[in-house]
Amino acid sequence: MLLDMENHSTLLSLNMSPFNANSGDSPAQASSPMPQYGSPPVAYSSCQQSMGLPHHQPPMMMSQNMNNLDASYIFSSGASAISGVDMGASYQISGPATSLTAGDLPDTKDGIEELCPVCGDKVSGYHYGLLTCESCKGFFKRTVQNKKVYTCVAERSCHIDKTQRKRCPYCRFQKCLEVGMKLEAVRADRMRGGRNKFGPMYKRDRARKLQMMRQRQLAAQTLRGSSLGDAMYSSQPGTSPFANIHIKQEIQIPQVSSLTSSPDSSPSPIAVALGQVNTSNLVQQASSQQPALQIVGVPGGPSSMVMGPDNKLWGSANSTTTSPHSLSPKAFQFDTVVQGGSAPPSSKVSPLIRDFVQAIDDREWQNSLYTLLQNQTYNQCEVDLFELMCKVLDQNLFSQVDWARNSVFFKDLKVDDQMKLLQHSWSDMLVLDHMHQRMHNNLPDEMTLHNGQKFDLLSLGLLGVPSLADHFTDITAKLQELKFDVSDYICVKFLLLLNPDVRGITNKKHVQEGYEQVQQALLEYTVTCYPQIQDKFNKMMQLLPEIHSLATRGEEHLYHKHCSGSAPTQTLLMEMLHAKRK
DNA sequence: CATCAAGGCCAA
DNA sequence: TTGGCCTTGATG
Ligand SMILES: [Zn+2]
Ligand SMILES: [Zn+2]
Repeated sequence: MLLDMENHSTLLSLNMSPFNANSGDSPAQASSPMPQYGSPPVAYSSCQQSMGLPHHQPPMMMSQNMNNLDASYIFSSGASAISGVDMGASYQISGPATSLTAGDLPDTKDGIEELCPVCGDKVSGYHYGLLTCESCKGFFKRTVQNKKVYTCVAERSCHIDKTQRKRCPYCRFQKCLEVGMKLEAVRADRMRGGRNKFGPMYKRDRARKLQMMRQRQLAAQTLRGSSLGDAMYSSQPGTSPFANIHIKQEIQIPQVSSLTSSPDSSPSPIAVALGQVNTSNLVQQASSQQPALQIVGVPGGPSSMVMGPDNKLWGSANSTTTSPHSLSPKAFQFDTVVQGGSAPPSSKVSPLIRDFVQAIDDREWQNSLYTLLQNQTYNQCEVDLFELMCKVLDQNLFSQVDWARNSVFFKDLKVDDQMKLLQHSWSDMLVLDHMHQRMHNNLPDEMTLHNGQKFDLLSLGLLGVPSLADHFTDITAKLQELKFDVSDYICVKFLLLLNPDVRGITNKKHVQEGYEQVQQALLEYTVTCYPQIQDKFNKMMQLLPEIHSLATRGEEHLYHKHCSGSAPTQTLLMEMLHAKRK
């Protein structure tokens, strides 16, 4: 049963004419509010018609977009609201790639993958933003054009596949949006033919797909024979080599922050992140994620292998393009390697440092990065890389905060103090983290995303400012010379965090104590374990200001970029940027 | 002139 | 309502 939204006239506004030229015959359209090119999307925004619904439904998102009109489509059924939107200020909910038997790799076959991401039927071309089948194209068109509103009689999580797709239009449409079908591609004026703004994107996407295929074939031939170490990767005996490593990951935190779209009364993200706010639901929102959005992104699935020809995770990724520590595609990963490489026997290490090191979870760090990148590009033709970077940074920030508040010394502080310390050190720590990941875990310079786009991982450590690269590598080199190891790293991180000089700290004494204890431990550590490196401790300490200045410059750039226009708002990242400046 | 995505049509 | 097939028409 469907309801029609027609009644809510207020809500829908149609934009006209795609390409400049407007024959002027279009029905009842005023003028489009903003100058745009691209098609005249059927734009609706609708309010929550939460009338007779029993449950509290946190009203969600209005898609606010910068330059592109977009539409948000809200399901009635009193339930979930999903904003279609595109890569804008939005986020993508990664598609649950349920369906299909576990085993089949979409790629393989010389033929291309090409299964409709919605129902698994045969793809007939690009439709509304991505490759879909003919029926889903029609369904999406009808739904949007006629502003259909469906209701799910079940739990809004019906599985959609070729045979069952017509069973629940609500869930089908929901899935359409999840996988990235673009509302804006449906024309309000119903003009036929021609091309819209997605045209070029389709083209690039094709090109990338082809290239990826070629590369893949080459790689397959070349790399065959030498078994790769990725076995150790999937701790779970996954069905496929890559894959469902982190099925549990779900939607990433940064997205949550983006979702918190209540500018007014909502507490600052920082506060929320710190658990300061007691409003139960908000706290829950920050920590447990997606309260309203039931959609649980299950990244794993077939999707993860679609990723570039080289998704061995860190390590092989950029084999061709960049080659940092070249040789050894097997020098891969963490855990195993890391400790062994540099860290001396733990016997002589102070318990403090030992605990620090033990608490490090690099695998988690990389997994969440990996997962976020996957989710954000799942079935997407093309995403805004700067925006993606912001999301990653935002996520990093969240885990940074999370790490901090569970750390000794820091956790004993009052929230006010915690906020001050974090505001002062977050960027330093982000930069440091990236140095650490690169030095100790072979984090590559870049990575190929699902859709074939290259994502610049290095730039993350530069807070998105390419010009800082030299400084960054310079510092890294110096650290390398000092045989900067994981213990050093974690101590330095604490030193950055527990900065007693930050103004306005109420419990300065405690911070100071923590700082000094860590400093002391680090000093002993370096002297004991690296006697051969003269004055390692002091040399390291001298690098702290350098990291700080690097990070500060990065912050500046980000801040300006944010102020001057496009950079996602409503994120912890931006909150931090502003916090320090007022 | 060939493409090919967007809209239209209409039998099932 | 669906979904296969048809018509359009900007692009290159
Ligand atoms: Zn389909
Ligand atoms: Zn359903």
